[in-house]
Amino acid sequence: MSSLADHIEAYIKRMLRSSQTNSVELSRAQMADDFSCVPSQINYVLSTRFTLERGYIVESRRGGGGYIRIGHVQVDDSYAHAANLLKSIGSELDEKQMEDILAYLKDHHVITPRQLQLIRGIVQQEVGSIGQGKNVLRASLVRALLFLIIESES
Amino acid sequence: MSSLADHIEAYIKRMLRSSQTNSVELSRAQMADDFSCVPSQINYVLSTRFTLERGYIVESRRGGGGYIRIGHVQVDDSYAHAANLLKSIGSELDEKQMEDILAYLKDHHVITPRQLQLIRGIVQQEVGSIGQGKNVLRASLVRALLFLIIESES
DNA sequence: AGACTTAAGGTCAGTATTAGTCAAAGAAAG
DNA sequence: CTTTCTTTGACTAATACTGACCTTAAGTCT
Repeated sequence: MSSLADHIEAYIKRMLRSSQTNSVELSRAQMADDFSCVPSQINYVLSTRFTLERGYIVESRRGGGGYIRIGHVQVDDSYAHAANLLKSIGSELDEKQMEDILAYLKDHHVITPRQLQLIRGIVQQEVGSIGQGKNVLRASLVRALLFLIIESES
Repeated sequence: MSSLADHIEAYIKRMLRSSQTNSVELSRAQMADDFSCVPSQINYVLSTRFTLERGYIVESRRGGGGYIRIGHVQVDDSYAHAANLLKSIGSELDEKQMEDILAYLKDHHVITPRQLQLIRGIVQQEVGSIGQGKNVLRASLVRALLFLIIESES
């Protein structure tokens, strides 16, 4: 119970808390050196603990002056359960399931009626223009669009 | 964000912003001297960051009195133009094309840096979890997310 | 006008500097 | 003992930087 990965996770979260901007930039090689581990260990920590779903945005660049930047967004409580709902969307989503989710979010004032309409229109447009895998695309789109709305407003 | 190329990029963009005409003229050798680097470094920055896809026009002349002129395309109605840009996204979109579009929209203040980060993160997440048809999904997602942003703010 | 000189900028391939991926081995938990 | 989580390292990929060599334009001198 407190693996190296946990320590690295805690360290990054400490850095995030003490930053004004809710984001930190670090060097993978430097980090690996500090914790005496291989660089890919850092990727492991990032991919298991700093996911979008948990409110983290990880960006990186290779090459000279490369970096890994981690941003954090606090989702307030009213949106927390909405974010949870998103998690429950699987790899496929049919029309009825989508309507249920949108209706629920509208009723709970997470999205506005206009946003509901917009999402419906956009999804219809995109899904209509492909032959196969409509339900897979719909799942991705709904998750993406709702996530953008939720994250934008918190 | 600390490579030399980044600094040169930022410097040029500052110059562009403070110019009335949306274009600046500079001397390659002088620039290289100011930044203590080889002249071809300037070409590197220009060819990686000031491309036509991102809305920049670079002209130059060799020989005595040679120069490099960089212009930034300005459109009267940037939202209409953005909508147009979206329409131009075909059924597939690779990473580079996406980055060009996002950089263009950010530079023209259609999306905020934070929205850029979010879009990048969301697309990465969604595209990463499928095997085939990444470019097709990316096209749909980018179109959908940008459309939502543009429609929400107009 | 033509040849030579000087003053730019362009190209490209090679080197350096990061970070990412993936699968296999090892450790911990159930 | 099986499953899941962690750790490792060999290979890969992206980005930045440099320098040698090339091209073009303008001036200068017969």
